[in-house]
Amino acid sequence: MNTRRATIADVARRAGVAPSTASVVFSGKTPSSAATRQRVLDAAAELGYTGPDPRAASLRLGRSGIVGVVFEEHLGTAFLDPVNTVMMDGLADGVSPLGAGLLLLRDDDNEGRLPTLTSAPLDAAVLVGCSGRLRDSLATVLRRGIPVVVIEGDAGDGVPQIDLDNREAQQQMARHLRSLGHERVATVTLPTDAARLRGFIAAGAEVTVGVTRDRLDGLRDVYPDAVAYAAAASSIDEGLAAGRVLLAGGAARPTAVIAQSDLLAAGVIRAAEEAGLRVPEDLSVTGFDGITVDGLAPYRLTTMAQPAADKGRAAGQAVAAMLGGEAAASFRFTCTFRAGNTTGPA
Amino acid sequence: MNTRRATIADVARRAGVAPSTASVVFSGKTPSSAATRQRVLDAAAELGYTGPDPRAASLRLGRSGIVGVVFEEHLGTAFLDPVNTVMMDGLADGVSPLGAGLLLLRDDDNEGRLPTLTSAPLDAAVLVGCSGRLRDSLATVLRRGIPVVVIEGDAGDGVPQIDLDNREAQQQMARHLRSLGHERVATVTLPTDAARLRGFIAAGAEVTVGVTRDRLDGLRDVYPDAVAYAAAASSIDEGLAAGRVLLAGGAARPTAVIAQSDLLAAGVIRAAEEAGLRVPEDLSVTGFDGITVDGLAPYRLTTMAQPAADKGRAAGQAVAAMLGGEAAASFRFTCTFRAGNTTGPA
DNA sequence: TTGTACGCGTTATCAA
DNA sequence: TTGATAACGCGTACAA
Repeated sequence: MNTRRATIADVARRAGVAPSTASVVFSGKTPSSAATRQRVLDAAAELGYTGPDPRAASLRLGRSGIVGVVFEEHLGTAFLDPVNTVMMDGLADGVSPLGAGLLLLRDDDNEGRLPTLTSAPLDAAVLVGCSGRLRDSLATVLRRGIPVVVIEGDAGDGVPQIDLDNREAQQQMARHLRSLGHERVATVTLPTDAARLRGFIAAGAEVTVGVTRDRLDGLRDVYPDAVAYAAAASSIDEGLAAGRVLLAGGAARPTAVIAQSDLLAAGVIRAAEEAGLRVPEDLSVTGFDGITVDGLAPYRLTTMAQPAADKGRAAGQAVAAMLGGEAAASFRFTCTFRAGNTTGPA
Repeated sequence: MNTRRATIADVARRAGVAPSTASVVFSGKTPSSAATRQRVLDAAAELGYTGPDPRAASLRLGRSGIVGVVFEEHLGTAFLDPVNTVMMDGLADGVSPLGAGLLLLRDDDNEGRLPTLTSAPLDAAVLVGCSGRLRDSLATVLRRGIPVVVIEGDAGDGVPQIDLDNREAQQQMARHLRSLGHERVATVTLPTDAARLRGFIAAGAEVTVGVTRDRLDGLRDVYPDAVAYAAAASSIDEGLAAGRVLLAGGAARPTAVIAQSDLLAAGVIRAAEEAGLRVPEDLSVTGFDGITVDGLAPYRLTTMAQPAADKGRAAGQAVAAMLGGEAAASFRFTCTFRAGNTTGPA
């Protein structure tokens, strides 16, 4: 029982061929005679050799087959909203032609500053929701010279970005409500900055998260004076908390609430039910994303459906292109209005 | 503009030191004089060198800092239930002493059979929910001689497993209902096999998924004749569908429903509401997991809380131990009964 | 504290 | 179709 693992050289020696020949048998890059192949395979079996060591191969090839995905929140938070997991599925699809896997990176300010991001054998990186701390990650990756794509964030420079037409989409939704005759409209937004504080957004307040800002701007294009309340995360419970605040206004309460995500909208609907308001008769509620909100039936949200899986897939393809030496272009996806049963006349 | 990336040798040459010295400066494994360090760092900055290439380092060290996590479902499905994301967070914690990241692997039967699992530079692997197709993954990993830990699955052999006392826990919950006087009890189970078909589970039917089987057995220890209905996934909507079927029975309908997950329980509660039944006055409902079900308030599920994060952390620690050359033992966690407001007297 | 020499395991290139 | 050779970029004994 040898303690050392067999290498391709051992296999080659045992099979009586050159190491390069054995390598060719495993990679299949060059034709080899059936007899040779069999001899090599037999030798490998006898030695318990299961194929080239990926570490050595990746050094030689300059490719590890690993794409890093960096979120700026904890995994638990990031995956709370299905829109992110759907995007991840698309991303997994997008990179699969590369035979690549996805390495989950937490953007904590752990002890070592971004330890894995600097030390992981990445072929490329995808940053999700670039704002705040993620800018450090971006700098790190750019310095390493690794191809990087940013989803839903402003990366500046020549970094390909995969975006949505957030402002136009929210504008469209606001016009829908206007056409229904709504005058008093409030909105529940996604977090406005890294602090993720819950509360009303003052008129001139700065919103550093791009998605949140753009959707808010879209709403204000139509309703300049809409009241805005920021949630601390995208979840039903956060929507519920925000909804309670917004619907407590008595006579001045809004007749419609525009939520910046479907989960938030679901929470607002719960708040309405609590307050004895019927949706959509007494209150119209709109979402954003177009995901399936687990447990929301029989409501079907009126929402702006975003192509989340396509977004991920596009990011994957952009990564693949860059690794192929081509320049990848930024791409902006369009959301589509989807009527449900949660909006009605004022 | 040189096309080739700078290596540590280039940096050393420019700094006028030996490569090994430069290496030491970056790794910090051996003390070096401040002057030398500064010269090396300056040279690195001038050359745009950002530190050792992880690919080369991992070959040299025999470590890649990557732990593979293999699910048997699509990412979107796996992450639908928070219990899994919580577990992932724990796992991320558990492997962080290794400075390792988590590589997400889909266990699809894609064209290439498990391409990434065989070709990724993994230090270790964690299989989640070992049953059906995952057995192939297990064989693959074992053949590669990579340390592997199985969460919630039967791996046989000497593979460390991280489990729950599913049977005892469900038994305990069943006794809780019995002590409340319930006679007609039904259960909504997690998927029973790889096919994930929805429907009643016949008396002698085989249940191949261990978790599902064990919890069902625990229930039958107390209520041998309980009606069982299998859901196709762990979600509120699946629980709702199952609840509709189980509560349609008229006079023979159960007075209590034991769900095998909190999400399923939430769905059953919705079904009860639909049917005009009050929880817990007309129907008691119990869950399993002890997660926070987004949007379920004001209900607080009576449930068996499982230490999901600890499970992940333990798996991470087992992996770390095995990489340290120690043998890792299997571990079985215990669930704890948590009273909520969803159960009451029959 | 620094330098020399070597090997980690593989694969591309080129010649035979 | 096969074989010899030379990197890939780094870390670490060991000697100085």
